[in-house]
Amino acid sequence: MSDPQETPSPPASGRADDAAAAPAGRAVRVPDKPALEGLEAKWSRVWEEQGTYRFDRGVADRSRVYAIDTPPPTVSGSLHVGHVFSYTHTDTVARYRRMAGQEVFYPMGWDDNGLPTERRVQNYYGVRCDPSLPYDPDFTPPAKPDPKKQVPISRGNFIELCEERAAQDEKAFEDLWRGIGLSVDWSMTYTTIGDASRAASQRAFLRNLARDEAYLSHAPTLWDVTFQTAVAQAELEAREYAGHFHRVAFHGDHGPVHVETTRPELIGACVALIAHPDDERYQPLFGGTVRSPLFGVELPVLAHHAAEPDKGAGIAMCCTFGDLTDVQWWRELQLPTRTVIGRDGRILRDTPEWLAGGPASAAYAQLAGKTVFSAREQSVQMLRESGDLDGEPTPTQRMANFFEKGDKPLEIVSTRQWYIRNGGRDAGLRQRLLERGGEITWVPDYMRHRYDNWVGGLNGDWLISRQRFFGVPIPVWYSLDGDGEPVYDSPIVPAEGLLPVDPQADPPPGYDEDQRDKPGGFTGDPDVMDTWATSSLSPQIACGWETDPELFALTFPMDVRPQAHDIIRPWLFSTVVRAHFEHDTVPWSHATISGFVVDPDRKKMAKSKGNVVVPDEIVDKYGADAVRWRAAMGRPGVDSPFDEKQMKVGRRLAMKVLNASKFVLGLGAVDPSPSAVTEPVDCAMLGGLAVAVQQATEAFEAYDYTGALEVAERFFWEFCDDYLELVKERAYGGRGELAAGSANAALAIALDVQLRLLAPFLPFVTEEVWSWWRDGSIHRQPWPGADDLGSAAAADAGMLGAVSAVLGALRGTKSAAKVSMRTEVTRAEVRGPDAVLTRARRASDDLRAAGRVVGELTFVTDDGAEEVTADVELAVPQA
RNA sequence: GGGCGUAUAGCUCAGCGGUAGAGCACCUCCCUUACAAGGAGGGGGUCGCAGGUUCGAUCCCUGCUGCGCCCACCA
Repeated sequence: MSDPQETPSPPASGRADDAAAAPAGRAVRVPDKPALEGLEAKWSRVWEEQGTYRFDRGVADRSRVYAIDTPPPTVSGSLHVGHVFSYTHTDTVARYRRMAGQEVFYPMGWDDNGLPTERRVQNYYGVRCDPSLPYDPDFTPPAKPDPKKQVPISRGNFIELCEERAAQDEKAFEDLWRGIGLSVDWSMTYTTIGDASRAASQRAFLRNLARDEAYLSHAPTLWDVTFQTAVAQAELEAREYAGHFHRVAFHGDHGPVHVETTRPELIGACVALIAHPDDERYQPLFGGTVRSPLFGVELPVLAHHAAEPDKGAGIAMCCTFGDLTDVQWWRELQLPTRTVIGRDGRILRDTPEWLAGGPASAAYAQLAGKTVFSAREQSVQMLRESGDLDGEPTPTQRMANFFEKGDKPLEIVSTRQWYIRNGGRDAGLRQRLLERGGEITWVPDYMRHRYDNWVGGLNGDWLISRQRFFGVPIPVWYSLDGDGEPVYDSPIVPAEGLLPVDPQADPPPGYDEDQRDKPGGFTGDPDVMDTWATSSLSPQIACGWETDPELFALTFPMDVRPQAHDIIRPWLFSTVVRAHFEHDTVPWSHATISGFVVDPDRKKMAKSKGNVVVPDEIVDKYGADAVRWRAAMGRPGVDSPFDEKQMKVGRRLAMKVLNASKFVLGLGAVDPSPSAVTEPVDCAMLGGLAVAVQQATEAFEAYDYTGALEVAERFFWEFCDDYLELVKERAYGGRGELAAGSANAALAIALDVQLRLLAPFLPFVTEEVWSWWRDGSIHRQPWPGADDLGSAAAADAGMLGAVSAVLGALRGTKSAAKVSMRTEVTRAEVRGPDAVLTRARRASDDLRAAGRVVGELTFVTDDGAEEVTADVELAVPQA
């Protein structure tokens, strides 16, 4: 963990002398043709070898540490440029903090736990998990997977394939992250299915259980029939779903009562008709009964305020369960449970007892075993025949709840599930969790509304159990009574020291394996936990909770949680819940929220839409620094459309850094000594740089990496376009040694400081240039400050602008005359406001050289003029 | 329906009380020994609409409209 670095990098602070020291006698090696190609491979290897980004836990105290709760990407998914952008955002901040003297704790996790990996394995290998099969030690996956004929394999074999696939995916992800220069400490990676995560996840769960923050409950549950698992509120997605309204007659003593339903297949599950208590139309029916069509079941007509008079016919068919309103009615009106849909999404094969016998039974027989879809068609057919369908079904679009990864609407079934309290049923807890959100600094600030909105709208506790295989097992067993029935109200739990456990493989304490599933013995809880139940503990897992107290004390609570805005509800909130219960704190002080990269039509990138941009190709084509530049131009929280052309701009900047550096060092400007800077224009340039440093620092402190980049970049271009041109001749020695020395010192300082300003954004090219003339990694140098610039920092920064304005005027005359910038000027009269000319006059020798003014150069003050203009005579006549 | 954000040059975006800015794209010119994936210069906008506050509004307030996202919505 704390292995010594082979080639020690300079510590992040206390070595200010290192940057300012003249590298006397050091060989400066500048390539003839500097290039961006190959820098990623070259430097990522060196950084790994030298442990440049290794976390040093030798730091004295928590305040020196900057701890990042890096989002563990889902390795079964594919990375697109959006991921690259948001991870780059965090990396720029990490690099700034490291240079600013903090010891950065920057681990990486891989989320390989859960349903996404299962699905990937099923498709990749053409297999499916059948828990009833025994483990086959010699199993090899099909050579040619056939997605339509998945081979059933045991739970053990299935999990092995999941682990194998995940390990390969993780390798590919790591390669990409290294390729774009994330300054992650790769010795601190974790996976959400690994032993440490499983133990942490189970430990946290058991502590929740011991404090009654987790509980088991048999209740109506949102259920995905495809995956055959329960799903949580945070995993819901409302989607448009096409259906039909069917006007169906129930039979009362005084004639038919019509309801409108989109789900006629649920008539057999109907337990009551319900209308609003104030609805005039149904007053006479309240308290009476009606008989259902097809089945003739006697049903009460009840009043409830949740019934909406203007929806459908104003009277609803309450089934157990058609939707969440039905659940509310079932609960509040204490209605019976009449389930007709099974967990496989089909109508139950056995006739339910309330439909047994007579015509009801015969009708039911026509539906039994059918899918919801065909049972609906069959029901319509039967209603038509019985004359209970009034008119034809009318098409409708409505919103239905889907599991975000599923493609069939969710059903509601009664099941036994594990929950963690989250304030959904407890106003006091909800309020406390809202307050926790207030303790976090949000970047951008308005993202806190999403948190408040979500927490305020919770309507139930967090359902964490999943009827799946590849996940962290719920670490409990149940004893079996004499009839072999599980005793659910007193689960058997393992000691923490035994974690992680697998109740399907390990017997509980006090039992032997041969007592499994025998009366008087035990049974293991068959479920696993939701992925978020583990990833909500990413701070605890990364920081070594209960396993590495020293590390935990240095890093927890962490400094920042970077993530995208789409997972505020499942991930950010659940992480707050876990830390609140376990540690009575927020898990981090800051949450930085990235926007998405969207396609040119501003649609979210999704594999299914075919608009995903694969990052590897872009990185190969333009280089990592160029892609990082573009990423950093996207501000926190703001979605930005992908436009490949913008990569060129970043690439141009990276190239410019190479070329300008080559030029400066080629002049022999390698000694950054502030005391040698004497010329006014040199001081002015450094004065301007001091302002830029100050602004970039303030921007970074506010997590405004974009602002920091803009400041550094703007200065750099002006430095290249104007200052370099102005001092070229002087630096060559055209006006004597002292004047050249001033230029050279200023150039060396400016290069040194600007490389460091740009290092968080362009880590490869800045490291490359640094290696030409300096020792150690630039990424372990101190962030630039006033000390680097000496007294020049107090210089008149506006002077360079004035000089540039005059130079621009001289260039303008040549451009208008359509002659080369090389053309000599035999006479020039510059006209402009006094404030500008007074400053420019102090650099007239540099101006003459840069503008190639060989004759007279005069300045004419004209305070009425808004701009600087020049009147010139050119040596070469117009073409 | 509720919440949040947003509306500035053809495009992507800064600015946010005092006569409109950048990059890209476009036009013109320049192979000047750091750089042609370059350099220099230039054209282009009643700052969504309507009110209000102010000496003065792109900027503050109110309303409206468009767009995006989050939440709610299965009778």
